[in-house]
Amino acid sequence: MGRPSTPLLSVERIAEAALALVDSAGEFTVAGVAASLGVRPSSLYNHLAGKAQIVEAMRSAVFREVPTIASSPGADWETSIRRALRAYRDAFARHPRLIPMLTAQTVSARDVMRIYDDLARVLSAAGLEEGRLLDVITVLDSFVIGSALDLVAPDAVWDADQAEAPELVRAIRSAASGRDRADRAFELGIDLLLGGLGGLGPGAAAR
Amino acid sequence: MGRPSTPLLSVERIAEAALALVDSAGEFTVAGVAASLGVRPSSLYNHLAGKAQIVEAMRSAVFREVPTIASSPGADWETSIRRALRAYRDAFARHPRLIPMLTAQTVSARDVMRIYDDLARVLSAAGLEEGRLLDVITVLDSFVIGSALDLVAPDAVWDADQAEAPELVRAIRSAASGRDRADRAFELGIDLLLGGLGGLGPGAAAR
DNA sequence: ACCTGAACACCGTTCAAGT
DNA sequence: ACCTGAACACCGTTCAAGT
Repeated sequence: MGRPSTPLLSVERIAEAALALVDSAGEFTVAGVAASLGVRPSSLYNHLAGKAQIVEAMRSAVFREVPTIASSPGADWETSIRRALRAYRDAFARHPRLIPMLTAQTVSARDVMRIYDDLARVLSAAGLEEGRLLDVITVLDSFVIGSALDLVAPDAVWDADQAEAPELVRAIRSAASGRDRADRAFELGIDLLLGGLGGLGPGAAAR
Repeated sequence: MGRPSTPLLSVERIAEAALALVDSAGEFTVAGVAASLGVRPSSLYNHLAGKAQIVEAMRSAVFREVPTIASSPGADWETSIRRALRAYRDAFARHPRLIPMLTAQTVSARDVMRIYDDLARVLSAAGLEEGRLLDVITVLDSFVIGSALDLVAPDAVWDADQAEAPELVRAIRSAASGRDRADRAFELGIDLLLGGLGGLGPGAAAR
């Protein structure tokens, strides 16, 4: 049983297997990924250097297909940004259990840079001054990532009974729950941020 | 060497030791915590149920002393919220390496509920309608947590040379870096969010 | 009630051996 | 070049034994 005539593995195949485990079980082990690929753990090390790289491969897999909108036809900047942020968060949302693993490790993926660059293009074209571009992108990114993490927070967090927080409990009682709650909050956040941005530069150029 | 006349350990002491390890090394092991307390790993299990509970104990330790502002004297709601959000993020910022561990696990800490409740009080007093309270708190929370994670992202992420993202690279070149960058982005995000909130209800009551 | 020491199952990673 | 099998150091957790 030496090397097979045609390789059994590839980084993409490994990422896919790991992602399936994360989606179904909420975690993954090197041994688990190997088993689900019908291979021995040590085999994976012919394709990548370790567990951390498996996480990076999953990040790539998840963000590779996020559509880019900079070149989208004739939409105003606010619509474009809104679309981009939704697509970005949706990519996270498709694999909620993966999110904490992604935030635990530093981004080195080109696929994420692409998304940032996309935002930069639109904001810049809309007239936002260059000196503020990175700050605005950071704000939007922080909000999207925070919102993604909110997706994975179980309703338990918001489950009231926790006494000692009376005002909070009232708020929870009169609110949607689950995915609905998270979605509504996300849209509200975008509204607030983009509304504010309008007065900051892009508005001047694009309205 | 049976049980000591006065206990060597407590949940608080364990949390403190673990936090010191996280701050200095970026991670912790049960064995490491035990060693730094001059004790055997199995001893910790007399005080808590496992590694996850050590993380929760750290969360408590970090947020226990975040000041509450609902009762602060005469400030307008916007100043109060701003103060609260800064204090909340500062608590994270004091232990940057801990942040990913906190986001990987679900909140069950009363100490965090207290912070949410604090926000709820101020927003409610400012006239925000009850049905929107939770959404607004979620937005603010998501932004703070996302910004906290941004604190731990090394500058490498923003280190340009990564080609294929020309617009982004220009943005990075003309921006501050390090802690400064993160701080400025955080303040900008708060400006945008609170500005937007002004038109949403609280403004009506408090301006 | 609380610390110890031995034991357990499992983990990620390395590397010489095979084709 | 790529899979295997054995081996390694380390990990979190359990539990009977001690005081």
